[in-house]
Amino acid sequence: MANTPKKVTIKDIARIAEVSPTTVSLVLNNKKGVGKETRYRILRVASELKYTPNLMARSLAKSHSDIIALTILQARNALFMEIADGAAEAFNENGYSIMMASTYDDPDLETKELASARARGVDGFLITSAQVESPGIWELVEDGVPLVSVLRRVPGLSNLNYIMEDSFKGGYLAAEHLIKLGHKRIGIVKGTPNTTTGIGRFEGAVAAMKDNRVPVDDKLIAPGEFARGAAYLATLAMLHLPDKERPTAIYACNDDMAMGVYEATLDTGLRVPEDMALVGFNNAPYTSLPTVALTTIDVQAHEMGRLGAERLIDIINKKRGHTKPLQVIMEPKLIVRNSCGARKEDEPAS
Amino acid sequence: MANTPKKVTIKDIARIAEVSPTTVSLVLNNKKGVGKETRYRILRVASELKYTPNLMARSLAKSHSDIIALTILQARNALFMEIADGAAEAFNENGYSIMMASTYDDPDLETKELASARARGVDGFLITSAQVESPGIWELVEDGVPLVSVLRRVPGLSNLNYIMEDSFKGGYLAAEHLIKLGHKRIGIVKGTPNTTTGIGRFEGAVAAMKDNRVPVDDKLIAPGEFARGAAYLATLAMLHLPDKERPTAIYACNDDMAMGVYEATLDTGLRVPEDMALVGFNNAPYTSLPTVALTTIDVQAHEMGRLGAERLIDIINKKRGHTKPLQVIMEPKLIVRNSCGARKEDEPAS
DNA sequence: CCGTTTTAGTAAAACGGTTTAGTAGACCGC
DNA sequence: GCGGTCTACTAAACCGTTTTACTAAAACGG
Repeated sequence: MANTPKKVTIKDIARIAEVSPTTVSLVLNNKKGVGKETRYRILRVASELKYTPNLMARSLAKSHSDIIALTILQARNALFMEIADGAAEAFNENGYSIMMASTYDDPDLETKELASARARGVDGFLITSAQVESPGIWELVEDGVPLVSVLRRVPGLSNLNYIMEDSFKGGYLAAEHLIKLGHKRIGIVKGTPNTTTGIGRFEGAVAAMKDNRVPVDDKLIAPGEFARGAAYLATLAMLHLPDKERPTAIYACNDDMAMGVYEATLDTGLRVPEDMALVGFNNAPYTSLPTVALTTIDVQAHEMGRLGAERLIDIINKKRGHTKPLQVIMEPKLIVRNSCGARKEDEPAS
Repeated sequence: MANTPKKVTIKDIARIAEVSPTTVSLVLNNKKGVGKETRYRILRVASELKYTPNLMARSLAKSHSDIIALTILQARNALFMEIADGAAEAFNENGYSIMMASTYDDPDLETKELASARARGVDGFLITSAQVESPGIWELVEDGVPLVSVLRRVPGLSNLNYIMEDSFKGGYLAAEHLIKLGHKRIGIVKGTPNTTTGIGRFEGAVAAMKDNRVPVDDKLIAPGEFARGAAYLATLAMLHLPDKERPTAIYACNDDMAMGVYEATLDTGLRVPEDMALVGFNNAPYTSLPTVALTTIDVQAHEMGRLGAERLIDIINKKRGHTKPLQVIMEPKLIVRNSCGARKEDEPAS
């Protein structure tokens, strides 16, 4: 542990205050059954010795740790950090420490991190990076471990607590927006296929296109893996198609990829929005910058994290996990800025 | 803890395999002194029972936890997350779990979080959000707790391990760049004054101005608290000065504030870079976007985090903390983009 | 074949707390 | 003056591991 100077324990206090360790524990936990006299004496000794309890030992004895596990995709990803920020607020306010684990959207790594956090004795899990195939989450849920999934869902796990975006509707809105602006050839850069967001954001757009009889062309659908670099390359390929097949608009399943599309477009000598309309997804902070002004979808990531954390704490405290699971679907909102050439509507103050 | 199903312990294994708990522990930790026969039997029973060790109990017994505390300013802040990301890489590779704590640049909160993490039994601290007045850090260092400060320094703590940016030089380069472009009236939006980065980035710029006999005007120096909103307001105030006093260039002590300056400039009807040159600090990911193209300073945040974490692990493992402390100063680099109207030099590939 | 070392194994203490099950004495009603 | 309830306090068990100290038997050397 992090304490080179010999750590003062409850026994030291007991010895000096001439009482039993039990009594000291009683006092330190504000329980009754100790006289005023002794109580003060113990408190005084404790403060003189600068006693701080060993939370690890306490956790072992009490069988709960006041630590939660927070899994994210990666710390560098703005969306997940926005969520984590909201969650951290709530956890801090309620005295929880946060154990952070990155999964990098790798199912095996997710399983591993989940197991490790559990062995560490965390009280519950807030999972923002859930995979579609997720044995680790299945096991936790089966064992009744307090768990809330934020942003994503795990298909098939009907009793999962989650707070997520409406990916499908978001995707639908995005594509519909482009269609209404008159675009017939719409390219789509997809996210990772092993996540509900990756799937939903894509399928929603396809649905909008089908509903409006806009052709869905395989050549205009590219994998982007939620990564800017991949989106850049995918876009370059699309833009090198023959004139007639080239897209006049592109929908990227997240903002990072939209930036990749943006770059590729410019590098090809085209302008946004004049030659190419562009829609992203997430409303990442930087997209609201006046010079970027990316049309996008707001899913209230910060608020989602917060709600998820509050709920998790709730479940841990009252163990009312046996009542029906909470399943909130946040309303996605299209934020229209400049990247599509549409009129600028309500730009929220930053 | 997170285990509603009765947890299988080392004693269960011992009972079923008909050996003592000691022997089981020996086997599970790959220590010698156990026959092949029994070793296999124990291993088989353990795997049949799906045994996973209780890491909390192990930590208590072994007096170390394989957990490190990582303090950040706030999860929402791109710079700190960039650092955290690098650190997480190294920690993961070495089997450490991360306990994350946000300080919000509040000294009291920092003290509290540090104490809490310590009570939790973390093996060491990676601190990215160090305050200038930092009793909590002083105490840790005095007690010989493994600790590395990244990005910032704690003045007065000469034996502190740190990996930081050269804030002063960075600020100097930023201001010098503006001066070379011919600017005489340079505004500065400062960061928080209780951090070494906030101080250094400012003082470096002032030094450059003095060295070049450019007037340092109090009216053109505004507090920004490292926050975009504050920078926005501060800039508005500057831009409403009489024509002769108004700045022709502004240096913001981080990129977020630069964005605030950007907005305020545009909202005042001025253009960047034609009417206003702008320099930021951090090389945040979004600043490299073609449409933002903000001239800034790169401090290799990701790499700093990584180095800091590696060093921390090193110290924990070999306890060679008594040798001279590691004190690395990363070379800051000016990344010239478009926001100052200077020629575009080496734009690194994203 | 005897003393010494090695091997395989164990019982008990430790880590630093909490919790359970008491005990001894004061107080109370009747 | 006797049973019953409170109050103040404690000894011992417990949480799930690791570690120390020890033993019995086997192997070894000469």
